[in-house]
Amino acid sequence: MAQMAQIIVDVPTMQTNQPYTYRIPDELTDQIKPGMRVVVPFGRGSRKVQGFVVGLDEQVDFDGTLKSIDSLLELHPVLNEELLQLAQWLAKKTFAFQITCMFTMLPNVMRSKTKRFLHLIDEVDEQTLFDLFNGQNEILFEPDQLDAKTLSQLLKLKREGKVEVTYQVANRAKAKTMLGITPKLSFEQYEEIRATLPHNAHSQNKLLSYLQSILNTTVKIADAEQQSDLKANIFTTGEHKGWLTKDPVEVYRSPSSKDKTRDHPFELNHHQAIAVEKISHAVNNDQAETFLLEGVTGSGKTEVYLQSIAQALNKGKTAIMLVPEISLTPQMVTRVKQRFGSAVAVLHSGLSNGEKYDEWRRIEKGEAQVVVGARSAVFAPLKNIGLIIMDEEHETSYKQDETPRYHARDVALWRSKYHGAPLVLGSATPSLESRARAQKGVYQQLLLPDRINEQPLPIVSVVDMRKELRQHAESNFSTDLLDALNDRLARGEQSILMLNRRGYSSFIMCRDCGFVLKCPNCDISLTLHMDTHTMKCHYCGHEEPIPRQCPNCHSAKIRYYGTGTQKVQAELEQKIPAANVLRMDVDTTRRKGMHEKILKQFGNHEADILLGTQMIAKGLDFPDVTLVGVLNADTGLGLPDFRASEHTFQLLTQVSGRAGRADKKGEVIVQTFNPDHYAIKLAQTQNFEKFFKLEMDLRHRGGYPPYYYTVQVMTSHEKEAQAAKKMLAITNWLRKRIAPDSIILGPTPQAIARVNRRYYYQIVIKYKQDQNIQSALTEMMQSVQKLSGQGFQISIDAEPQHFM
DNA sequence: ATCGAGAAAAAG
DNA sequence: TTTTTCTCGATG
Repeated sequence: MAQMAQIIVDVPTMQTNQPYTYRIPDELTDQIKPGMRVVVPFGRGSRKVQGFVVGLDEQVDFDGTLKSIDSLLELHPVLNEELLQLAQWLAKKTFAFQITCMFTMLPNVMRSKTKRFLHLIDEVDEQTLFDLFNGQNEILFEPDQLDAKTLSQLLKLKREGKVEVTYQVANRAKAKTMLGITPKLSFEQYEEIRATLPHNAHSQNKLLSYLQSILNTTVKIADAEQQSDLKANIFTTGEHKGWLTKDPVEVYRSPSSKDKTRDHPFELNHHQAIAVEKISHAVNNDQAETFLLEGVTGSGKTEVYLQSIAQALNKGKTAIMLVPEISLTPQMVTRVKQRFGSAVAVLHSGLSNGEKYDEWRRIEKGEAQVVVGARSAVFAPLKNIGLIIMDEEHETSYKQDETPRYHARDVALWRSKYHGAPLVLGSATPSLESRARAQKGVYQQLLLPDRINEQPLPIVSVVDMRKELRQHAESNFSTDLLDALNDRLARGEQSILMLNRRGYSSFIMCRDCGFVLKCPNCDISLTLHMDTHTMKCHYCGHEEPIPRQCPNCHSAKIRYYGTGTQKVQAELEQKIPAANVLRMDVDTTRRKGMHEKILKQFGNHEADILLGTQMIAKGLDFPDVTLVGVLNADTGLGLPDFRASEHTFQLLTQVSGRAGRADKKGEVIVQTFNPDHYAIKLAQTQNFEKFFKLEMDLRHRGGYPPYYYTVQVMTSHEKEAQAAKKMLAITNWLRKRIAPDSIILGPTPQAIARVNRRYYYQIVIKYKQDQNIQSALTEMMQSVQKLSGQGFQISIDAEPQHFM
């Protein structure tokens, strides 16, 4: 019988990133299992913290006095054997703490914080009692909320032993309950009661019959009302008469759609059929094979996904389908739900914490076999996974940009191996990394070269904005684009306009002295917001009024440069007054559900033109859109990022696919100042193959991924010199430990050197084969631990998405 | 000696 | 992350 438990505690530091041994109290033996959340006393003050049981022991291999587990937070483990292993692997791989990884895999509500209370245990004078304790003998203790004087008084009382601190770990993971009714008696007993009823007691009679029909079950009152056609008050009568009991039943907050319509698998074309066949074969034979499904927009990838999932379900297995958050639209969700009905659980950022928890529980209990969701859905607690799908696998949102900095693709690969389940990576424009692996035969390539319905790809024309500018006054719209927009308006068709915001901002600059208004906290220019009439910093949220004159030379010629969606909208309304324009950007979609609402309005033809940022590029499917305009295709190209071309190519290809998906022919107009750039020219013809070859060649010559692995190490400090100095010291330290043919770039200040009053310096390590990297970096994280007290922050990002 | 602030160390 | 302990200068 296990007497001890190994526990990872919720103290995210390097030195506590290991299991601690605790004694299992007698009353909890048999109940404690690995993967459970528990409350344990930790540290000198034995404050209570949350922890995860990761193992059980019969004897102690620790020579010190053990503390005991305080209590359980659940009766069942929340992490199974697989997820516990995954957490460990993830922690190692991303240089994150195990506890951080564990919380990342679970719904937010399980991250409970410890509350502290101050308890009076001795007499104090009236004044103190009143001032500090508000006349009560227990108060919530939040040191950072209190001023220094009160705090020192309290600490003094504590030293004198007059107050003590107590702890409470609040469990926020609560299932929502509603009242239900349960019959208390047997069929015969109800029959006897019925005989004694007065003749006019119709409702009671009806209730008795109803109770007889639901013997030994519990039914929610709301449902019971419907089923029996009775009013709620009669159940209360029934309770008083002892016929039934009212008890709380757990319900799911998840808004399961009422739409019960189901669709059927579509007939597949030749290439789709081959893809489904190969994937199904791997599903049937438990092969952890990775497929790269390449197909232009509109080639029917989704149908391949759905039929492959159906195959996994047939085999009694489960499936995960990952999509970028942005394409997790109602259209998309409906499609999956119509195919698989209540077997589907959806996880996305639009759900409240409670709703996410409920969806998670449905998955965990095995009530849902198909999980659709964004990045974190890759951790869905499904058992017996038969297939994992990752749509738009090149999307950067699959990489988390805070710790643990994991890439969902890597996690998917890991789980695919664990379960012996195939992984399908789908995209029209795969990441170079994945495409290169397919080339090498590590992944199996599946091609969908044809658009379904054999529609031609839209005609893409590129407008040279340099020429435009020479001919007309400065404008966001070329003559071609304006003509095309007017044309659609006349025909009652719709248009989509995309403003590429990547690497772009509408900043304000003085035309006389060149002064640019910047954030006082961060080294980046402030962005103009016309709706609030302020200048805002997009990094720290700093806000200030729009200047009337240049703060530097007092000239009045301080003007806006660059373009925001609002400005474009204003120009559009002036140039085409008859058009109805819907704007979709971070500002108009901040409120929950606005994203969907705008799309729905556009789908209902409430507007002629949808104007937005990148978020409109993906996953939408409006049959009446026949024109897509890209206002500024090249702003991303100017970024100091070796992936700039790749991202531009992907974005343009994606957005072009939005035009003319139904029976109407589509047209795409791309405005650019770099009409000869290869990324733009090749996107014009959707020539991924050629782009791949060219870009791979460039990466090869530059020594970039996928030819090299990369790791970014960042250091920050409030003082610039400190950050630079420490980064240099770390660089020298690392250089001695890594392989001689590994390359360190830097140290350099980051592109935005100062954010939130901190300075950032970084290095990038490039390597091909290096046995020492992992251990060197782990050792580094351990030894720099003590620096955090001196105001340093150090982080590691393996395979970063953006650098330089 | 005593206090208090701040750094350092330890956490089963 | 939080708590206790250590250290050190200021204070009486």
